[in-house]
Amino acid sequence: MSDVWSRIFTSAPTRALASGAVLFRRDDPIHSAYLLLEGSVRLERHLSDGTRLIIDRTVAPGLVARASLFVKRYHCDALCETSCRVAVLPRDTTLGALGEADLALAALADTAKDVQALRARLEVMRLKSVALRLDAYLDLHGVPARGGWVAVADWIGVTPPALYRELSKRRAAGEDL
Amino acid sequence: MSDVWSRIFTSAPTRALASGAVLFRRDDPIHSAYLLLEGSVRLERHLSDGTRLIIDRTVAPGLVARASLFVKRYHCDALCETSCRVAVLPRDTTLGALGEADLALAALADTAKDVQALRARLEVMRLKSVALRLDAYLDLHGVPARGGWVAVADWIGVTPPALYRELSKRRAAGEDL
DNA sequence: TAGAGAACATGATCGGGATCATGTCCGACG
DNA sequence: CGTCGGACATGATCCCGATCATGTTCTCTA
Repeated sequence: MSDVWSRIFTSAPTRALASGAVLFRRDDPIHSAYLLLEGSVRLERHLSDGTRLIIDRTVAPGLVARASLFVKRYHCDALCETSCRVAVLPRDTTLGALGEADLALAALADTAKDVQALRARLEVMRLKSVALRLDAYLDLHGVPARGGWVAVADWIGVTPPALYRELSKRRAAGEDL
Repeated sequence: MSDVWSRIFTSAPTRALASGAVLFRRDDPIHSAYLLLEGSVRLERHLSDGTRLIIDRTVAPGLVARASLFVKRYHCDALCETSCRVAVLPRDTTLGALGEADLALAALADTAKDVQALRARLEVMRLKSVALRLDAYLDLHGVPARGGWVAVADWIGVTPPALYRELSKRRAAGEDL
């Protein structure tokens, strides 16, 4: 895949991190950009009452906290959910590479697609019933491959049992799913 | 605000549209880019069963269907929810303007921030209770201005009554909201 | 080929939020 | 100044989906 970030991070040094390791903390000044090569990273904030609010999850391959390229300090903590491998590059080097207009445009195209997908998913999550959400999912993505229903349940924001009930209802009605 | 799109669309011709007007339809080839100056536009798809799935809403000022800059055909319909004013520019002209690396970078920064905000909201919507979602909202945005609670209810994906109940519970517990 | 683990599937119970109804308060506007 | 609409607020009811429990099937691996 001709991914922008992997092109930019070619020959960047990599670092291995254990599950639970901290990549950066809120309010740290931002010096580096991290391309996640393996594993998954959770971005979270600590709420006043001690609980934590998950802001985002990055799964490989992907740039961790993409928006951090454009601000001075992190606005959340980053923790490895699994053991991870990241490629590390100075922030300014990364931004410099985006001085190439075609790279910047490619990054913009990727990011615009992300926005589109996220907005669509948000609208799906606003639907009130499992049935409507499933309709929406099927319209956007079609019937998943074998073993994919639990991922669908997660995507539409319901529990697997709720989804299975809806599926069996539809199968009883003759649909093939 | 030194917004990228308004800079690019300076001196672009504008068009007025009535509420309900169609800006484009799914599968139309994409020739133009539309900067929404006033009003709001709904992006939707028709599902097989006749119902419509809302994919996105653009409110002024904003580029309508930003991702459409990078694909050949629209993947949804665009309808004016209110009377609207849009600035219209050929797609290639718009992309050409983004050949300026600093404009492309600014657009990327905006879009990356959008992604960040959308992901955060998605995570909030995945929380199971009004209480947790309200906590998350308050951490991210703080207490809203007068007249702002119904917008909060919408943002966190619950009905106003549900939010008011949670609010009164907290006020009874001594919090000032 | 036997066992483990994950997806698939379905039942029972319970609670929280949607929904509908109703009412107050305040600010905008003629 | 009056009234009109929208935010604020709260009560009652109902239903859907979370949750917990239990069991089956499939596939991967030892």
